[in-house]
Amino acid sequence: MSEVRLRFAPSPTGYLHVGGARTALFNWLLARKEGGKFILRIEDTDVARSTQESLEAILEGMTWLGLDWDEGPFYQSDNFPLYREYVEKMLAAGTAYKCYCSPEVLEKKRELAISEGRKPKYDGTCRNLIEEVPGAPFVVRFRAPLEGETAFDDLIKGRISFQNEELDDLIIQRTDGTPTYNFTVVIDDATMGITTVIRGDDHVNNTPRQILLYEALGYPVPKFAHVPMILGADKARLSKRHGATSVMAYRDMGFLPEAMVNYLVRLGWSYGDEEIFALEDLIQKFSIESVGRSAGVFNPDKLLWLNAHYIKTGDPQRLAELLVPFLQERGVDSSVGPDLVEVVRTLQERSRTMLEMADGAIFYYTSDLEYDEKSLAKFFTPEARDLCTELVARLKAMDDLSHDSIAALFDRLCAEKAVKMKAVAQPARYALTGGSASPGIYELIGVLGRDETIHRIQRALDTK
RNA sequence: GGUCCCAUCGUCUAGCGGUUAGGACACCGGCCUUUCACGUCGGUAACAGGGGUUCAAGUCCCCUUGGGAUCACCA
Repeated sequence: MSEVRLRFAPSPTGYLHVGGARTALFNWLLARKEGGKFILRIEDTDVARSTQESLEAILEGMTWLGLDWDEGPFYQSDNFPLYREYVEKMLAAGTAYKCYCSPEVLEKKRELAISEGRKPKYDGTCRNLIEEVPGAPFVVRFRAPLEGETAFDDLIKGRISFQNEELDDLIIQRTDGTPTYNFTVVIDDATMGITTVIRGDDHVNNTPRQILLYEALGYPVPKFAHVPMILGADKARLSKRHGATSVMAYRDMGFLPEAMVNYLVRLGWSYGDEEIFALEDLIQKFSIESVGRSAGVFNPDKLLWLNAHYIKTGDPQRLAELLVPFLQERGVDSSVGPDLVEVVRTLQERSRTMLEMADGAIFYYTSDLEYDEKSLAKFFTPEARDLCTELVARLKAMDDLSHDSIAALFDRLCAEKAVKMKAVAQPARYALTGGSASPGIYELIGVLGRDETIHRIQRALDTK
């Protein structure tokens, strides 16, 4: 069995956040690169905190990013009989034992140990009980080795080792009979044949316990790769107070999935001096070994820059489709008025997000713009009025609205009136858009069409 | 506090014993220009500190300092 098998195993207790998305991405990339399998497993053993909404949000996030899975989603909640079976096996083999210590007693001992400056680890009270206590509530603990060393070669961080005496006999089954995390991951990763575990580095401390479990169970130990955390600008772990952490929130703010993927992969990974990577590129170029070992700060500015890049170079047709919902939110109906694809073309290089693009597109679909007195006075000087009147007259006599002929019209007008381009372009822009910043004047006229252009300029001229 | 991890411009990073320490975002200028942008050219800016090893250290080793993670019948 040489096929690599990777997995992403979120617990459905919240949306898909950028950190989770990145580890999912790394897993997906390695699976695709190696021609292996990418498996999705839902860690919902904490029934109380798991929700259907979270599950759907996670799947939606992954789908949006383009991270498709080959197997699953599998649910740990479906595996309770399996876990139970393994607990029984370990009990029978003596690699696990029943512990009757109550949580209260344990807590007291823990406090005492801390106050005396000792390690708060399980003292092994029940480790060598000869007889069972019938009817008494119990948890099942793993009988971990007392001495020796457990080490592994992390694909990202290198060799990491722990003294076994630092580890204690972790609980694998609770009083209520449900299994615990460190146990279920091992059972699942082992039975699913996971060959490489890529996860957040908040799990490194769990790794030696899990390795011991693999060994006790007689399963091969997978490779591990612990990816560093994502931090906020203040170097603290990224959280809501740093702004949006949900990947879907970024979609709603007008980000493109390819920008998100590109940003996420470059946070902690690099390929020479390259910055722009399509998903297809990444499959070829990605390698887990070149992921950095230190935590990285999430930089919204760079994400924005990448998003602008993908908007600029994106297919106008696709962008137009993505733009529609943003327009609708603003009460704009793009089915009447200028062709949305043409509108998009004029906005691509001046929008960093789809949201900005939507804002920039509103005027195209507002035939009767508001012209306020102040701006009118500023742009529509007597000279400007003359020029605009002349512009309207010439436009009326024109059929060809190509960029070149509009440019020629303006050139002639400026030459004959001996004025600068600015003298006519600015008032016309104001009349056409209701503002002073917009796409080029020729593009504007081309997209709006002759009649609408004349309508708007005339209307501005008539307003007073 | 114990254990574990981390450390190059403000940020993401390249560097894998010999470099004017490179690129990108952001920032600051110039150019382009009908506005806003795009683009383009240029600039400011970093090896946390201290010891070693070596002819030579950002690169290897140790210590210090500073960050972070984790120490549950949560995952």
